Amino acid sequence: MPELPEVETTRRGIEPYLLNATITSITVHQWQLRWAIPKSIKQLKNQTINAVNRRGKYILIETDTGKAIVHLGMSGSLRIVTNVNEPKRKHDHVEMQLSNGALMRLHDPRRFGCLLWQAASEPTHSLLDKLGPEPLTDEFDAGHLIEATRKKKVAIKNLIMNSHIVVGVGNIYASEALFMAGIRPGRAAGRITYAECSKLVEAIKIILQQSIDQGGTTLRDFVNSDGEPGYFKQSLFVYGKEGEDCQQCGNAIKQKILGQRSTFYCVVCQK
DNA sequence: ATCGCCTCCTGCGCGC
DNA sequence: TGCGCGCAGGAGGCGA
Repeated sequence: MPELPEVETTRRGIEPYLLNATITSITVHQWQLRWAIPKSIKQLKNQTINAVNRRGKYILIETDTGKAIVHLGMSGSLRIVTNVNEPKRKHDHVEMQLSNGALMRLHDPRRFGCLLWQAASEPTHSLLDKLGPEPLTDEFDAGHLIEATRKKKVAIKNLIMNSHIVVGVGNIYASEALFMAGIRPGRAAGRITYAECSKLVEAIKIILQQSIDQGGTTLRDFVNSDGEPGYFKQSLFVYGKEGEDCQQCGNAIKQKILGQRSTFYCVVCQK
């Protein structure tokens, strides 16, 4: 489910409860996520959390001895519970009790997410070391995108969703950014001009930032660490709007499948 | 190397 | 009301 804005919303929500807190216990109810949770996750016990970072769609819970790497997949969420009587729900797979009384629960019905442990002595985890730049930093610019697209036949939408090129752009924001930039999602990446790359980079930054500002997008089940939805859905121009009038030109929004994912665009506004 | 297809899993909304 | 079907915010891995 979550793309970068939803993950960042989650990170910001849990950070105040986790920072400088000690993990007094960790309970795993379901070990089998996308990959099995390693037994070494138990090393989190009695560790104090120094930082709660994000890299792409991964949340990194950092301690002196190592870090927990959390990915929420399609349906995951992290909830903070302060009422000790709040019952565990179905699909609450992992619970972390904190020294300040808060309890964090990893909830993930589809179990496409993961929880991994990387000891401080180990090299950067292979999931993290090949990731492209963060979209909201200066490292992600038109020069980076033009270089990544040259001679590529893959559709531009698939390319910007590839985390080795740039992290954090998922299926909603890929369609939205391409609409804002006026580029058809199915165009071969190699045929995108420098000026278009420049527009697309700007569009990605603007849309992701706006969505973060509104707490992310809730289509059906995304909730932040307080259990509240995000409000960016009302700002979407094309995602999930096939057959509706384009807000810019009035023509009907089209839907097609690209890379096995639903894609939405306006044939008039996007060339 | 690059690309496209498959897969993991549960839940929900739709049409019949 | 019940069932079967298709689809869903991801992305690694595999075979062509």
